Amino acid sequence: MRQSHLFTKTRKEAPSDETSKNAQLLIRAGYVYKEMAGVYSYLPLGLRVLENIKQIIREEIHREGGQEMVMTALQEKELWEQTDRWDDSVVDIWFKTELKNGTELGLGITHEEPLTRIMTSYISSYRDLPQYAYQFQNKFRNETRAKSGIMRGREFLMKDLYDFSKNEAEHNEFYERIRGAYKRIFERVGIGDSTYVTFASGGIFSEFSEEFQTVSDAGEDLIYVDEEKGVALNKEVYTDAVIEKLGLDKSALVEKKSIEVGNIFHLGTKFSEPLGLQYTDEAGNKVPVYMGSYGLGPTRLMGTLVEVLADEKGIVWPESVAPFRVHLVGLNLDDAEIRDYAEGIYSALTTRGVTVLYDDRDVRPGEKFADSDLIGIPYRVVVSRKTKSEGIFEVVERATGEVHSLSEEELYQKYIPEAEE
RNA sequence: CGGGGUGUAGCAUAAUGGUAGUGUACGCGGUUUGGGACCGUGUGGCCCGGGUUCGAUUCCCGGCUCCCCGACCA
Repeated sequence: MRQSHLFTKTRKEAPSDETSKNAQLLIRAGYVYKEMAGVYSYLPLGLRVLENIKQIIREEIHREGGQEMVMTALQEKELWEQTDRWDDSVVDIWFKTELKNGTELGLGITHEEPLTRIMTSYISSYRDLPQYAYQFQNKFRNETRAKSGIMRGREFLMKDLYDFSKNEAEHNEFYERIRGAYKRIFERVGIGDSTYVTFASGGIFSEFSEEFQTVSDAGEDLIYVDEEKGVALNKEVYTDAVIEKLGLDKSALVEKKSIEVGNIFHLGTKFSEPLGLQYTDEAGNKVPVYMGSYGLGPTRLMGTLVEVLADEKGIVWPESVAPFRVHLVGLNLDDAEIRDYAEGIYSALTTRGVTVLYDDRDVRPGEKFADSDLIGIPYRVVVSRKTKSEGIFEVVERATGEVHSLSEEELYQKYIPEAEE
């Protein structure tokens, strides 16, 4: 894409109403636009990152058999009353609205109820199980206090996956697979090393749930990490009894602030029983379906990547989620010969399948470099009178600052993305 | 929800009981061109409602907004 066509612009200064690093940088670089407290729009650059994150999640969930769908944001009161999750005294984060005729509706906070009801239409025999369904959808939660930029909003994107299993053992097997899928996801987006599977308080059907917590000072959670074993405990379950039960040594646990980037839950029959989701087993008995739920917020994950990986110059995206692979910075473009040359490189890279943001704007070099650092694309390729005359390409890696001088052939070979299997 | 702040141009800020200045961004002219250049010039602004006052952007009250601390957080 030509930068001259991009409708967003960078800003030198951070907005005064944002204190979190993720919001300041994402707004300055033109990835997001703040609509109101805790509500952000995703602009062209931001959407590209978000879609890359979603695609990674999709690939890993599909690998475990998940089927993608999309449910509605509008929710029916009667459905949620069946599980006693409608009343404000029970769930106080609903955004509620109504039809013209006065019928109350809510904007979805999560989707166990509607999906369970949907499944009652399709699951009736043990032959229909197990099933795994998920979606990416905006959730609405009327938080009393939005904070931390895009990491704790009132409207945010969530990937929510649910499993419908015959029994606890079958559910547990899927649960384990999803734990693995989540590890792969956090690995692929570049925060595998700083993300820990963390024991947290469970629900009705299990003593613990597990959270994926990424160590960061921007986090709202406190966890206790055993780095040797690669596991952690949330503060909410940090007691001597739990530590002993999990076979951990209190002296090895280090307190850290962290961001909850995902969680996985055992639901048991908490939803299937009240909503009547049951199946007939081999012996002809009616049995409630055994469930689990698995959440992961792509928008929060995007904010986390900025928090964890950015430096003093701006954002640093991992290659896997960056909006473009190469930032082609053209200098001396007022010289028609240089411009033709730069255009040639742009089209050569593009036709080879490399995603390129081509800075063809008529602004000074310093501004281009500063913007390039801020936007955070992994590889910057500079094309100028100088590089043309020398016949080389100057490639700067955003993450490390390393500079490489490559020939044209090396450039094409190095930056063609490896085919995904 | 409790407490504390905040609100001035697209953005960031200053001053002020007598209608507001700067930087940046934006328009125009010119000099520049490998790390946010410079000169000239122009456009553009006091959150909403009420009160006090001859006069309110400024003081007072209320509302709203946004931020922070805490509480809350499948």
